[in-house]
Amino acid sequence: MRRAELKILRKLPLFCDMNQRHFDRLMKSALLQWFPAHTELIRERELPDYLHILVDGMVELFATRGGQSATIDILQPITAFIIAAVVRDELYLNGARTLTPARILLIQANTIRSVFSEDAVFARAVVSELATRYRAVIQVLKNDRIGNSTDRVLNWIAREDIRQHRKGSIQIPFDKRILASYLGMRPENLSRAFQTLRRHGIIVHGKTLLIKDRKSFRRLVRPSVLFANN
Amino acid sequence: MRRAELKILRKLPLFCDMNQRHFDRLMKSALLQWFPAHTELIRERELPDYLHILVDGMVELFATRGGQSATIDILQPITAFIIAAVVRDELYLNGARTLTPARILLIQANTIRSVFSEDAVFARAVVSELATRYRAVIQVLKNDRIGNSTDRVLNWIAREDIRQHRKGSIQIPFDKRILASYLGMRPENLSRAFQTLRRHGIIVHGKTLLIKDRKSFRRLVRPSVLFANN
DNA sequence: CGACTCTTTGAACTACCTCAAATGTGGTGG
DNA sequence: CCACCACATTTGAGGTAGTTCAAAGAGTCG
Repeated sequence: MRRAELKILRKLPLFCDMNQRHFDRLMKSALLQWFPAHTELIRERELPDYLHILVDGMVELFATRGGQSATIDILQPITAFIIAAVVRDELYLNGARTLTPARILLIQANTIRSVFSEDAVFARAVVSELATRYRAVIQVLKNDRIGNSTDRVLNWIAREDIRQHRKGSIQIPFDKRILASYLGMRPENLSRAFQTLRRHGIIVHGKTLLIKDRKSFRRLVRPSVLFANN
Repeated sequence: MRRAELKILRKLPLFCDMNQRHFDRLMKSALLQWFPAHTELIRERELPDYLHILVDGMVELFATRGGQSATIDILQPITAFIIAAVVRDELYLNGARTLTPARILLIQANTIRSVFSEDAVFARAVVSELATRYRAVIQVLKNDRIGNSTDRVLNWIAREDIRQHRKGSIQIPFDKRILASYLGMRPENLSRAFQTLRRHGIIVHGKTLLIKDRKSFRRLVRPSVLFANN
């Protein structure tokens, strides 16, 4: 790994506060690698060899059963994934594939586990990361079970609006069919949800969303849960 | 807290391997308390004062929004809950209420965080617990998004069958309406799902389920994901 | 331009929900 | 122990959100 890359990695929340010697140990066992788009990184039901940390690009977590597939989460940098499986040394519950070309840091699983035992600061960072992942899934599950598909789209817009600094225009960072899958619906339905929202002042042009009237937008979103979106 | 209770608690996976002095510190700040059924233990959007560990009874995690409510998980002993919020010192994403009278160990949140930093063994146990919780939610989400309501019931039966040691008869450990909510459906629909399953050799008598033909049951469940059910 | 894939639109279908009523069940006090 | 009540479950009928299938329109990239 290059010196410049190491310097950047060292600044990640997962590593920034930890002991230098432990960091070096992690990195000695690590690979930083580009993968092309649509690469299967992880297959369900296998045992973890490496902790994966997404550094560039986008990755989809998905679950399959009997030919059907469902999106669990869509990850953007910087995010460690499959932490739970690595920590417990258990089978992956979901697969992972790149949506775009992606640069991923791979750290040997048993090195993680061993450094984890010795470095409390690192341990805390790992837990924090895992907790974040947990809370993200809870949010998704909550959205799935409460409210209809249009609500889910509206919620996603509201969260994405914050993430993109409330510019009033939002870029959908991937294909609409991916967004649909993430929101647990069909592309057709996402399209129809956007139609519905247009009547409430949200205009869709390709991958750009425009919030025409922020006041009525806020009123629309109010009933939705919007705290703790990280 | 009584000496006998402490002895039992000491044996829990979360505490069994940790340093005695740290254990004592945790317990000095802890309360072991019975709560009546249907007590609200935790309210969404509040900050955690205590880590909760369910020792006896059952607890429901739920989310609400605009009057609607959805079950996130149903906990049985021994399970620590709201770990993610405690670790990150962030708002609860879901509420928790007792389903039955329940005995709960409350440990001060900041004591948890401080012992966590000093005791690597405890840290690992916390992560392990959190990872388990994470994986449980992933399973639920997966079930929600893949397959219909009858599939979800079937899957639940299969998992519960294992948990109850494949005796061939299964006790539903709570009201059917709770099960329905846990599986993200209406009680009416659960009832109809049981009807459907009866045609496949699963007989329902009150809270008792009988698997009449294990061979055909296995065939039925096969297409479902059933690995890693913990 | 032309061959893709993605997105939108329409129409028919289906699973699930809602509402309402009947039936079953457990607990309580007489 | 029984009668009764409250509440859980089941059954039925009708409505609705979302799916599926098919085809047309838009982007995108060689």
